[in-house]
Parts: sequence; structure tokens; C-alpha cells
Amino acid sequence: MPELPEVETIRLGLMGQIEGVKIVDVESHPCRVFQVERDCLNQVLLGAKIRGIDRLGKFLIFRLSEHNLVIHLGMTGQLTLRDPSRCDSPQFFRHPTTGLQRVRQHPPDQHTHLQIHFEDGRSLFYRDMRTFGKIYLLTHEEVRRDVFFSRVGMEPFSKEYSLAVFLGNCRGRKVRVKSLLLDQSFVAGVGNIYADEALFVSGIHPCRRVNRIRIFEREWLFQSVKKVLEKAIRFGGTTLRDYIDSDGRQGTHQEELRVYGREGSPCLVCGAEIKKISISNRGTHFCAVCQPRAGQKKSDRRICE
DNA sequence: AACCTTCCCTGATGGC
DNA sequence: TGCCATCAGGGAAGGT
Repeated sequence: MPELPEVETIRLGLMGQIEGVKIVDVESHPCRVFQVERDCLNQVLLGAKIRGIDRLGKFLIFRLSEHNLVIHLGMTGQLTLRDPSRCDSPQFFRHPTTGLQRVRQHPPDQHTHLQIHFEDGRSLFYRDMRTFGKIYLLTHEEVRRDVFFSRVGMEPFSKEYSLAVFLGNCRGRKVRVKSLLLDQSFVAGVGNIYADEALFVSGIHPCRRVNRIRIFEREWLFQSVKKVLEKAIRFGGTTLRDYIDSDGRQGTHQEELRVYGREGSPCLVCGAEIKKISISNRGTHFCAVCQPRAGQKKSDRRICE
């Protein structure tokens, strides 16, 4: 569930919070999320300080002096920062075992696979119910764009996100456009929710083959992907079930969804019933009127937000 | 090579 | 009340 906007919201929440603070204890339990020996992880983290937090697509990158802690949240991964000393809001409560924390923040339980404790008493928790997430420890050499991230496509919020490359990567492709959007080597960070939303905003039917989509429509899609992601970040991400930010708060972008999860409800633009189908084994939501299979004329564009 | 399907996993939900 | 089937989907692996 965490896609680019959710991961970015977590990153923004942690920025300026944990950099430069010494790690004094690490707790972890055997779990397949660890792509590094836990002993090794312990050894590297103990006494270390986080120097910065970056993001590439759905990957979070915690920069240490010689290593990088790289975390992918998968489906249900949660990263929360607990501060037992803070009590400046009614949203806080005193949990019997974990002390003071925000209302929605999960206390450590059988799904909490990693706890990083800082010298100032705060802790960073990694919790993942379905363990689709992954935790890596990489050297600076390995973390380079052409090594570990070699199969990751354009990052929408970097200069590399260009129309020319976008159009270039579309050339000759016969896949359904929805599948291409989900492909992380095409554009990094787009998942099921924002793929559906971007296609709706572009007025493109998710089943259309990329090579049958007109160039000006591909251009709309290029712009829509970024717009949709930007808006979701402004709203703190989309919480449908498990997603919470680093403070344990839910996102509010679920209120803004135009098609995802709205099957059976009227289209907010034309009133037609939103349909749900399956593409690449992913629930796919669209409006058959605003997103006609045959495409639109440039002058017919119905949605231009 | 490109594209599609299957699988992993757990909790919520609905039918009986 | 409890039991079982179904659904959710990111990404890797396997199949066509």
C-alpha cells in the first residue's frame, strides 16, 4: 500500500528528527524482511548516526557513515518514531508497555521486526504484518544508481523525470498502459492507487495498449502522474487500511480519490458508474465514459486538473 | 525480449 | 458463535 507519496510523507516526518542522533540499542527478531544478517545490522547500527534520509521511488535510504540502511515497506510496512517524552497534544496517551505515544501508533508487537533506539530515548520502529517489506544494508558503492537501483526507473521528483525519456520508454510497448505504470523500471514509485488515479486524470482507459495511445495522450499521462503524486503528498498520503506516517497519523488523501475504491459509485466528472476490473491481478478502477477505450480527440479532453 | 500469470503472506470481512 | 472462503497487492519467479 505505501506508494511514493506515503513513503515521502514518512521521509518528511523523519527529516530533521533523527539525523545526528546516536543509536544506542537495536532489537530485532528473525524475519524474512531482513536481507542482511541481523548480527551484521546490529554491529553497523550500534553507535552509528543517521546522516540523512533519501528516497528513490518506494525505497527509503538512511545514510550512515559507511553504509546505507535501505527499507522497502512492501504492502504493510510501517515506520514510526516514538518519543516517550513528548506530551504536547491530546492525541498522545500513555501506553502501559511503551509509554507515551500517539493514539494510532502501534506499540511493539509480534509484527514489530526492528526497533532502533536512540540516545535521547526515542525509537524508530519497523512493523510489517504481511512481511512483504525488505530491509537491506548496502555500502556506498552498492547503493549507487547503477548497482542496487539499476532496475529502478525515473524518479518523478528528480530532474531525470523528463517527457523525452517518458515517451522514449513508451515506444514500441504493447502492454496495457496500467501494467506499464505499475512497472517500477518505467516510473519509480507509482503503485496501484496512483496508477488508476493518473489514468483517470489523463482520460486514458487502463486496458489500452501503450502503442495505441496517441502522443498527446501520453503527454497528459506524463503530467498526470506527477500531479497525482504531488497532490497525494500534500494530503499526507492515502490511508485505506494500514498506512500511517512516522507520527502514527493516517493520511487524508483517501478523501480525494476519484476512481480507486469507488466502484459502483458515480463518476465525479460525468456521473457514470465507476467500474472495477482486473489487470495484472490488480484491482483496476476507471470511468468508461471519461476514459474511453478508443481514446479521445485532443479537443475532447474532459478532465484537465 | 516482451508480456502475462502465479505466488508469497495475514487480517478483515461476509456467508452459512 | 465459529468456521471457511475470499480479497487486498509489490515484486520476483516462472511460463508462454
